[in-house]
Amino acid sequence: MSAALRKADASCGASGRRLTPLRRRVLELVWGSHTPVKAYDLLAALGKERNQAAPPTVYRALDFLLEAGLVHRIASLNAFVGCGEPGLGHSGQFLICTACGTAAELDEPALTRTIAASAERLGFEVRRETIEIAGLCADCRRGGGKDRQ
Amino acid sequence: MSAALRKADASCGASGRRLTPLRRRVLELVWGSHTPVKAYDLLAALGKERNQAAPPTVYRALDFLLEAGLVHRIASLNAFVGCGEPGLGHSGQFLICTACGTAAELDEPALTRTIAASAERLGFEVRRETIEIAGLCADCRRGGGKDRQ
DNA sequence: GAAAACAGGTTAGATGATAACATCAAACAA
DNA sequence: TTGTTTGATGTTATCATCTAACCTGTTTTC
Repeated sequence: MSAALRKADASCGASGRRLTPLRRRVLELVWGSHTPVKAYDLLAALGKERNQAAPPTVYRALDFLLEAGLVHRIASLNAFVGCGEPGLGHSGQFLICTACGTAAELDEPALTRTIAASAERLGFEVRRETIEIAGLCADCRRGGGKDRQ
Repeated sequence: MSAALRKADASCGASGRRLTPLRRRVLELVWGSHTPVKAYDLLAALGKERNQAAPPTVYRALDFLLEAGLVHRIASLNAFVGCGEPGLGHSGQFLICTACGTAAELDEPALTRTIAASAERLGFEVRRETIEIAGLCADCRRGGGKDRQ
């Protein structure tokens, strides 16, 4: 993760953005979770480390990280995940397991292409795609894990 | 719309569900809007007609309508739209114009198939797909409409 | 060093959603 | 009919998510 952080730092610096200690800490917390994190969980975590942390603290950091392409927001969960490949275009495609809660980032050009084709046929100009597929991951199918829904 | 309502009513009756006046009214309000509606807008609208309306009133009606497949929820907007073809499977695919706010429902089997293929390759079992493409609709591209986001 | 731009603290509140319990009416069985 | 069950809604309260607005301090830039 520290290598990823250095890369993130460098990429911010290159575009004139600053990965401040606070933002960096929030990024670590997001990356440190194996499932999507809620803003208020981050808030609680920050509240223990620092003794000042109000919602805007977290949301501003998250906004920054979203803009920088370092994290993604999962709309159907109101939660955030670290971006798998920060450098690349943010696909915003996820497979979300309702049993274990993991959100696997997908990057399927075929999917993007299919969408682009549909959109074009209707004269629609795509800006951002939100693709969130809920279901059961391979592990949980095998394990017969309890569904969280 | 009244024809659509009769159909909705019939389809509810067939499955033992009841499209009560309240639920019917909420459905009308949702269908009556040309853009996705927020729960609290519905609440405000109801509050004017009846003089009793608290959040659960609206959310329960919406839950019912969602279950009945008469409306869809758009996660990225926290809003609701009427389902284009209630009888059919709910695709949950939308093209959302950030300029005029309209959400056009899409039903692209190709898209569903592409997703199914990706998921299968990873051993993932798809349960529900949330596909929300934001961008500019054909009209707004031509009109150079102001972007809302 | 002054001005501008940026980061973050702080307070407050808007918006979105649910829990828990009470009431009433429809459906149905005895 | 009467009583019971179920379902729909009312009601109160609260939790969860997110944002506005204003202030302070710290970089940057000129």
